[in-house]
Amino acid sequence: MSTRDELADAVSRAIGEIARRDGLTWEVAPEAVHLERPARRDHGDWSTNVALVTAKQAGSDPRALAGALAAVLSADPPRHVDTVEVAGPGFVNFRLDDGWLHAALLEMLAGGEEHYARPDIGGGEKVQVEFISANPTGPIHVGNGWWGSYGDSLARILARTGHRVVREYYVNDTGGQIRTLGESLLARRRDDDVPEGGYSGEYVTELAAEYEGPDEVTAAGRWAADHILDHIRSSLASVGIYFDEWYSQASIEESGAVDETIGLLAQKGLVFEEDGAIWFRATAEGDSRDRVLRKSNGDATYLAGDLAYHRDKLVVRGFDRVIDVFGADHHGQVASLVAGVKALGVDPARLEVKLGQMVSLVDGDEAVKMGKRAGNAVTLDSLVADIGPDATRILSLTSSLDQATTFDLASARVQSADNPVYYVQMASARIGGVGRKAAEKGVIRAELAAVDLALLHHQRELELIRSLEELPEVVAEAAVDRAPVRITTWVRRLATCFHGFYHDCPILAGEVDPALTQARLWLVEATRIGLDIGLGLLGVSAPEEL
RNA sequence: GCCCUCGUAGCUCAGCGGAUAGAGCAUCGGCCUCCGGAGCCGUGAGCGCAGGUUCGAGUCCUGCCGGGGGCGCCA
Repeated sequence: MSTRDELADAVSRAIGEIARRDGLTWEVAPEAVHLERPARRDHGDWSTNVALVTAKQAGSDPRALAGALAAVLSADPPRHVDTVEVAGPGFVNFRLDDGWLHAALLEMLAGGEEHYARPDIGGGEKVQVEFISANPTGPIHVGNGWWGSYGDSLARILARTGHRVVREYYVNDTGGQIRTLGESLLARRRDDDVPEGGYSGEYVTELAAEYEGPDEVTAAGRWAADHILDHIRSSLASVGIYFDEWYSQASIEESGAVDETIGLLAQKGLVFEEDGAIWFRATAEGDSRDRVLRKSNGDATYLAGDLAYHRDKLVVRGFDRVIDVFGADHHGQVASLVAGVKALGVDPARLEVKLGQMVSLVDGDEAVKMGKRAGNAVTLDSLVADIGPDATRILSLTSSLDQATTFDLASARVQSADNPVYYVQMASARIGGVGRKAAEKGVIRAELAAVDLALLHHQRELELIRSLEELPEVVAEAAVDRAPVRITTWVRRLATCFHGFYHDCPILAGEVDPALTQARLWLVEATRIGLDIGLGLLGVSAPEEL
């Protein structure tokens, strides 16, 4: 049991004891005891606000309750606890001896990459993360990669925290845009200009030169979409983004699932006909207006396909939870999608839509205009070519999905050495360097059981362990809040602690006591484990040398 | 007009309802006979405005102001 859990346990028991003694109705389960690491060290190593939060319930004053708690806990202090104090309006602060950090270090080394920081918060929940799903009508751009990094990292985080994860790309391989793509391709093959509203990018011309199929718009469009999709797949692979499923919209439509879905809605009396089209009475489920499902020309709308698709995910394939990652430019479709899901009898809480705020690009002082049809969007490929895959990933994961970001290409190019990825990877490389140096000097890391970790009491060493000790909670929070950025923040903090340690605490220098060298080598190993876990969740490599 | 979303330092961004809001860049200044100086240490400056909820609000609620996005029988 971790020190944190032991404290929560002790607090819960002390509360029970006080309640019995003083005749209070005061009861708090161990898991309800909120323990936090105070921002200021002089507030102790751990702190709980339980007296503040439950004062009303107990019918008493927070400071009095905190005082009683501190007295009981001081009389029989939990393991590693030196002092228990009341502070401020009613916090109970714990000051611990360094032993709790040595115990934590031992725990992470025992767990290793495989088991440390793998909290089971999903309980085997079957969750699908759908992300990117960019139309296969052109190369994917920086925004797709940005939100794609989020989706991919989120999937990694959920997989580590007890969820059964499927990552999916919904391929919009049908409808007008595919015809438009086909028209554009055929026009280029004839050396004509693309039609009004067509795709004029260079890649269309290149594909046209390869196309040997029939002069038929849909066939040409599908052929081009297939090739573009291959390209997208390899672009994403270059930044470590992978999918389990590439789900075809055309297959949904051809399977009859769209008609089936419309039929289900009709059974509930939520479908009507008007102006020759078939409509979904979305207003009945809270949408701001009704929506067309089947156009008067007989084609299904995007929404109809999307509803059939979500029914497939939530009902047919039976995911407990579906997380859709959309760009903010698609947020307009959320209300009708949610309305439709509700109308299909699915608990809307099982569908989470994460909206990625827009990424705008500047190049020095110049704004970069993005427009896919015009073919001048900045592609993910070009960004990766500029700054590399690791920098691309970590930069897209240093701000939260909710934060509209401005990304300066010039700055990323010129100041690439100041990029957080180098700072973090420098730590990784230094760890590799320690290993190489140790091998060179013939220093071998001893069995952990034979090493005295209590020799680690330098402030830098303790700070580093503190940082490592946070990882399980950071991973859990990142999962619960769907926030990979938490991992990025933590990894950078860890790197800072490591660089400080490395600077002030020689590991292999001649004057260092061999026993201390051993303890430090294990601390370095723990850092390597932490970095590997953290960077792994971000999809960033942890190189042993730069 | 309606809906969504965001406003934190000069710039780019962190910040689990907690106590004195943090990084990086940019500024200025220190530190290499020593495991990688792509590093370490120091330096100034900030929560758009107004209410509310709370023991406690950058964080939750309402309104306003400002930016972005969306309001198709496009996808």
